Amino acid sequence: MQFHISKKSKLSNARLGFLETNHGVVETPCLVPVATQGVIKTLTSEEAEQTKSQMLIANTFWLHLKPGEKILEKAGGIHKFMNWKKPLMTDSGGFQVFSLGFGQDLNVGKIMNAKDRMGSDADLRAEIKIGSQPKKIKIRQDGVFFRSPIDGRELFIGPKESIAIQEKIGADIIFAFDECTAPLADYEYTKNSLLKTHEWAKICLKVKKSKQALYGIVQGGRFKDLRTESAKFIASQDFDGFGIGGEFGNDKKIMSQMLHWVVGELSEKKPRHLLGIGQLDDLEKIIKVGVDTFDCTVPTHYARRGIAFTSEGKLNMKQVKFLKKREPLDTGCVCNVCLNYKKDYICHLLRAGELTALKLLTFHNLCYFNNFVEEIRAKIKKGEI
RNA sequence: GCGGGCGUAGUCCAGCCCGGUUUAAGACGCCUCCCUGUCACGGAGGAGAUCGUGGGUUCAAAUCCCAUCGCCCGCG
Repeated sequence: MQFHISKKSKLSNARLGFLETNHGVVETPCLVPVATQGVIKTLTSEEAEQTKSQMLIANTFWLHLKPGEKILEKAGGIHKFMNWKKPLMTDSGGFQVFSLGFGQDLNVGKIMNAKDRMGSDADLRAEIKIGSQPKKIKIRQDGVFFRSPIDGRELFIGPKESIAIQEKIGADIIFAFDECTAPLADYEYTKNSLLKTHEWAKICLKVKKSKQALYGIVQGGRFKDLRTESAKFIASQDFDGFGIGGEFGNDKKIMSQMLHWVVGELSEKKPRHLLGIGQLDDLEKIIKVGVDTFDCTVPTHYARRGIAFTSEGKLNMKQVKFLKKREPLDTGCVCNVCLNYKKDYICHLLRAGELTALKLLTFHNLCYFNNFVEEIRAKIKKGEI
């Protein structure tokens, strides 16, 4: 993999670039839609490509459970397996340490609003301290004992296991195994976790044999010194690029601030991937901070909840009023869905429980997000951002 | 015409026999919000009926009684 920066903004840290892989070139900044189980839910790979998606990210943990990396290896790798010819990433399973651990126990996401942080619920107020363990998984020095969400059996994934699985899956870019810490983790817990994530990062580098690009992941929670320490450490290692993970504070301003702490320590020449962030109103901010790629379930996940992203904002297409709207989801959008289908029909399909509604919304939302990012790239090119 | 059954939120319906513990329960639908590296048929909240109508019994009636209207089923 090679990364070239074609333009740096004079107004911000935004940059335009090209990420070259064996499966083609990604124009950055770029949204990376989430294909957890080797599919953009509801879409075929050809359809995903038609949404102008340039690169997808699949998930090591879930593919390991189903169908198992051996199946992908026998199929000749994930590209052939899912008939996706463009670049692919795999997430390492580090996020599942959070989402199946403290995230599930405390019912919080990695972005928590101020109300939740000081919530009335005693469970929410209780911070995660050194020695705390999630209910269903055990985090140890060398890795994590999970319980399979599918059949409950125990499985162990550490840095060595994650890399071995990711090598068999065969994506172009893979990630180091990390612990994504929860927003409720206190300073000591986060610091301790960070040391572990750094140890794991070194092991990932050491055990990787393939020619896949490997990104190290910066953690450190909401704490400035930990974030910069982590960024310095990950930058000092021989990674091909950087992932930025973990929580990002409880409001949007803080997120930009935190990304500044991190990006300031990272090499300019290597690509930066922001993990799991990408609400529409986050995109310009994170790109201005200097993020090159970012993955997010929002366009696809919200589609499956009946939400269409449009220039008029988020539309809940389940609402009855849309049964009377004989117009496209977004009048300015030229995606296949907007050219061929109207709100009344999509609304009807949703209300009738028809799966095609979810496909149409997924397709449109991805087009909308990809166009949105394309416009940001154009603005950087014109020197407006 | 006679006999029987039913009539409770937009819809389906619980409660009625043994009147008060019901500020009438639930499901679906509707509305709002939430779901940022897991989760189509998900989470949290909200609005909405004074119980067909009229009268009676009672301290108290969706619940008992009478009448009446409407629908349904039998028999003529």
